[in-house]
Amino acid sequence: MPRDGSITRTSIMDSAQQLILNQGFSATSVDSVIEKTGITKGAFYYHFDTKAELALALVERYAALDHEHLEMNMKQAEELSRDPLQQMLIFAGLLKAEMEGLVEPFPGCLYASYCYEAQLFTEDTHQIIENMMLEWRQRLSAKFSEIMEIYPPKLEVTPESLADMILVIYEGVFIMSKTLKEPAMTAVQLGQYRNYIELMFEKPAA
Amino acid sequence: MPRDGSITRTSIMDSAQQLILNQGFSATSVDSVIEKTGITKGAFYYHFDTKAELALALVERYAALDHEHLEMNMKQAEELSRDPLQQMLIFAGLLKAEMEGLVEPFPGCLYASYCYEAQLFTEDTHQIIENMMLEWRQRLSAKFSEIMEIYPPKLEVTPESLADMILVIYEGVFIMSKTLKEPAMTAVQLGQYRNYIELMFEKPAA
DNA sequence: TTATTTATACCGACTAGTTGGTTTAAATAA
DNA sequence: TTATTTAAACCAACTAGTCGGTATAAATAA
Repeated sequence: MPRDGSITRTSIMDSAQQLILNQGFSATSVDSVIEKTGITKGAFYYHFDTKAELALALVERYAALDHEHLEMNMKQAEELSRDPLQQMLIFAGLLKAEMEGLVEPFPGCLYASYCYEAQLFTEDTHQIIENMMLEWRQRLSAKFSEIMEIYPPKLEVTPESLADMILVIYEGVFIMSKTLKEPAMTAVQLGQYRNYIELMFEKPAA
Repeated sequence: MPRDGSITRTSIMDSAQQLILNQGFSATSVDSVIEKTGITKGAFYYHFDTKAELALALVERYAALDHEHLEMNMKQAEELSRDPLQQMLIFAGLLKAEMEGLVEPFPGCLYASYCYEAQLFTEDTHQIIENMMLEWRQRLSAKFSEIMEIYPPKLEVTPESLADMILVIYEGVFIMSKTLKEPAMTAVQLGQYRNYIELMFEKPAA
C-alpha cells in the first residue's frame, strides 16, 4: 500500500492559500509554495500538473467550504425559528458571532484575491466563484421573498439586493480590516447587516 | 525648452492602472505597461526609477482623487441642507447617483488590488491607503456624532462603524459587480447604505 | 538670420537573474 | 510492489533594470 499523499496535497494547498492571500497568485511562485510546505518540486508536480490546476483546486475547496458555511448556518437558523424574518436575523447573528473575538491572521477571501487578478485565471475557475455568489443570492433572496410576503419593507428594496448585501459586506470588511489591521471591524459590520434587516422589516416599538 | 513629458507620464500611469486592476501588480510587467502605452523601456525608466515608484505614484494619484471625491460631495451636501442627517442622506444619494447608469468597464479600487498583494509594497505605499481610509472614517464619523446629538439611533451603533460602512460597501460591491459582471449592482448597494441611515435615524411615518 | 548650446524626453539593445515547468534516477514506505 | 517523495539538473521565456545614443525644441550667441 502506498502512503497517504492527500496529507501532502492538503498542506501544499494550505501553504499556497496563505501565500496567495498575502501577495497574490502571480507573486506566489511554485518555489515559494514548496519552500513553505517543506517539500520538493517533484512532489508538487506529482500532485498538480500545473500551477493553474492548483489555482482551480484551491477555489474548488474554498467554494465547498463556503457552501457548507452558508447551508450549516441557514439550517441552524431555520431550526431555531419558524418565522422567516427571525430566521434571517438569527442567520445574520450567527455569522456575526463567528467573527466575534477575531484576532490575527486577518481574514481574507480567495474570491476577492482572484477578482483583482482576474485575467490570470481560466473560465472554469471564474465559473466556480460566480456560481457560489449566485448560490448565496438565490438562497437568501428566496428567504427575503418569504419575509416580504409577511412583513412589508419600510423602504423599496428587492429580495436580491438584500441577499447580495451580505457578501458585499464580507468582501468589503475583509479589505478594510486587513488594511487597517482591525479584525474587530468584521463582526461589527456584519452586525450592521443584521441592524438593516431588523429596521427594514420589524414593527417599530410601541 | 523640451517637450512636455507629463503627457507620457500620465499615459504610463493610466495604462498601468488599467492593467493592475485586471491582473494585479505582480503580473503587470514593465514590458506590458510600455506596450500598452506605446513607448519604450527608456521612456518608462526616464519617468520612474523603479516599478515600485510607479506603484507609489499610482496610489498617490488615486488617493488624491479619492480625497477630492469625498470633499466635493460632502461640501455639496453641506450646502444643500443645514441638518446633519439630511446632509448625510444627500451625501449618500450623491454617491449613489454617480454610479447610476454605470456600464463597462467595471469599477475597481486600487486599495483593494494592493490589499490582496500587500507584501509586494513598501510601508509608505500602505500608509497612503490607510490614511485615506481613516480620513473617510474621521470626516463621516464627525457627521454621525452631530446627527446622534439630535436624532437618537433606533439601534445601538457607533459613529465610526456607520462611517466605515460606506467604504465597506464600495469595496465589497466592486468585487461582486466585477465578478458577476453586473455594474448596476453598484448604485443599488450604495442605495442600501442610504436606506440604512434613513431607517436608523428618521422618525417613523406618522 | 543662422549656428550652437542646453536640458529634457525618449529609444532599444542588452544584462543578470527568475519564472513555470520538465525530466531523470534513486529512495522511501505501506 | 506500487504509490509517493527526494534531489538535482535543465530549459525557454520572461523579469526588472541599465546604458550609450538620439530626437526635440527652446535659449543663446555670432
